[in-house]
Amino acid sequence: MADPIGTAGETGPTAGVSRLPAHTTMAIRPFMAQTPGAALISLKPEIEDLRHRLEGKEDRSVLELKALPAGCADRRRDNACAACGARPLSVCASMDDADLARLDALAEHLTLNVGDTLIRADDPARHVFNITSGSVRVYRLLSDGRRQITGFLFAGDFLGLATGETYAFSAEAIEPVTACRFRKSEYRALIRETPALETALLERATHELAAAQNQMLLLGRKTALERVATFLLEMPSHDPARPGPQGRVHLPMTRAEIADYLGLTIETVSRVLTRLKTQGLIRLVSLTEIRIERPEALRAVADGEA
Amino acid sequence: MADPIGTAGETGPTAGVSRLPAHTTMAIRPFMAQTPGAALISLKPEIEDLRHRLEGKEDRSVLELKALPAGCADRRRDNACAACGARPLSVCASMDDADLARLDALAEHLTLNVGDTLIRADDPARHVFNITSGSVRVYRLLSDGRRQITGFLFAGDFLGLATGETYAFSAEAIEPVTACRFRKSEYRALIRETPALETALLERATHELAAAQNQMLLLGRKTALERVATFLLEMPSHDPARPGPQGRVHLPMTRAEIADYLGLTIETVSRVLTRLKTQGLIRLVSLTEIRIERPEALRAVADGEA
DNA sequence: CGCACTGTTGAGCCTAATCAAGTTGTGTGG
DNA sequence: CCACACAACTTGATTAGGCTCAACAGTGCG
Repeated sequence: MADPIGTAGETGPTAGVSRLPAHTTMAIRPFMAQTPGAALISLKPEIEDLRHRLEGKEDRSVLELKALPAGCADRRRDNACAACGARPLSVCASMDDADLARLDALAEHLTLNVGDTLIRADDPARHVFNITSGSVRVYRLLSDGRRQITGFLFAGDFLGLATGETYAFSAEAIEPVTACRFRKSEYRALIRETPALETALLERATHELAAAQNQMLLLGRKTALERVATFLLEMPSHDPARPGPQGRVHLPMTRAEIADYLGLTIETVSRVLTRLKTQGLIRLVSLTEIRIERPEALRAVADGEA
Repeated sequence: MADPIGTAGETGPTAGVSRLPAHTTMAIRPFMAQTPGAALISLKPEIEDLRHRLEGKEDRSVLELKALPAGCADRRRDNACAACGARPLSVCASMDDADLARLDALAEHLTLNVGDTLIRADDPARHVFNITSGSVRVYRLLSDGRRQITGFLFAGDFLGLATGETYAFSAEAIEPVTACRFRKSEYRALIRETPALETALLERATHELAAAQNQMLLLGRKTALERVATFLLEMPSHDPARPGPQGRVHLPMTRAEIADYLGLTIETVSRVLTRLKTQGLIRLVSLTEIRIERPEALRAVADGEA
């Protein structure tokens, strides 16, 4: 296991810290596209360097206009390259340039490889993190090694907001990750000075709570078949950087990680995937790529209507 | 099932709406006592009318001083009568009298009987609720009737904060409940005008997220024995109105509700309780009252160290 | 090409669910 | 105060879904 980088002022050997241009610090992704209008608006793939899009004021306002669903004037959202998936940029309606500049001044930028640790449970909680690209697993362990992955985080997600002396969970990169982090003390000052950020975080937190309730329903009451079906249907909307073609699900995590997320074993996950394939609901394009052939049927299975 | 009262401006036949004296609107309870210093400070039992304690400024500052753990200058907390458990009062360091008066002016006060519905899933989400006394179950259903209770709420807890057109969960009283509610639109205005409230809610939400992660670990990876043990240990800290004598757990909910909270069946819950009793870890004082005889041993079981 | 790792498939087992009685507790009315 | 009805709870017997253990098959890398 790699050294953690969130425990002290220094970085572990596997993580790099660097400064990026202004206005690339925060990647605030929208909530899952529950309401139709709130879907993520991706930049056109042919635009290579996304940063250029935001340097002129006029471009940003265009993005905002496009990304703004009716009645969501105060909502934050981001934009990521659908092709490369890397380094999404924040487009934050209520945060002005001064806000963004302040954020950037306080942020450290991190680069992590697969398996690197962002946060280790029980370490002193000194930082707040924001993922800017890649995917992260968040989990808790029992003393005998049983693991429950409580969530996968993607570009735009926050980590370590909870108050408390130590982290109650661990977080590791499952893909190459870029992130930025703030010292807790500076984060608190930031919150005080940037009400728009606090509003955004509260809205985010309440949505995550709703998602957590969904996951509790899954873990407490759904069968293995229903769990996997639910997972496949909800996975794409969790990863705004890779919306991908309709019905195509990219799984950056291993079977073991899926199992630990769904409260199952790898064998059961594998069997259920095979069963869904045999029934013609999905197709296993590759190990990390699944195609949903009959979304309605899969939805019926996921909701226990089979 | 009773009529829901959160769906329209009117109240159902089983719920009463009344106005209470100023400054009794919000009951903001502290987070679970994870850090030693953050424990709830109860008023001395001999004080009958708690409201008197808060009418003089000097009394309030005394309460604040007593309730304030080191390094938590901005934290909200409440105080409830340990004897009667009813109507806790808010003591909110960063909210002044004007804030509280504004809250009161906007709140409707509700009274609910056992089984009454506060919130019904899929109804339009028009209100935000705050429990001022009693206990509430929050749950989700699958179409075939399987139920997962995602949490029990007590005095001081908030409900319905998530944005969204409709509620994603149901909430019902499991004891006589008093609550107050705000229209969503007025709640949003309130948030804008009362930054202290937003800060309190964000802190609350992040703590609830941490608790939700704990529950996911329980539902996904713990055995029936571990689940029940964990539940018994965490129950008292969830109900600040009734800290009760040390090692005494009051269970206002039925076995069916415990089962639906722990992802088990009533039979399994019953069997496990019997087993814990046989092993001498707990004693069943009555159906709703359990005494923990060997807390350390129970903790070991809960953490999977048995 | 070989090795290590991840994933798939099979056989048997075990925990908790299901089905089925009983028992205790509670509230109501006589 | 007791008799009764009903709900909540407990206990027992049986079943089944998913886990464990085990073997094998892809996949990727040096």
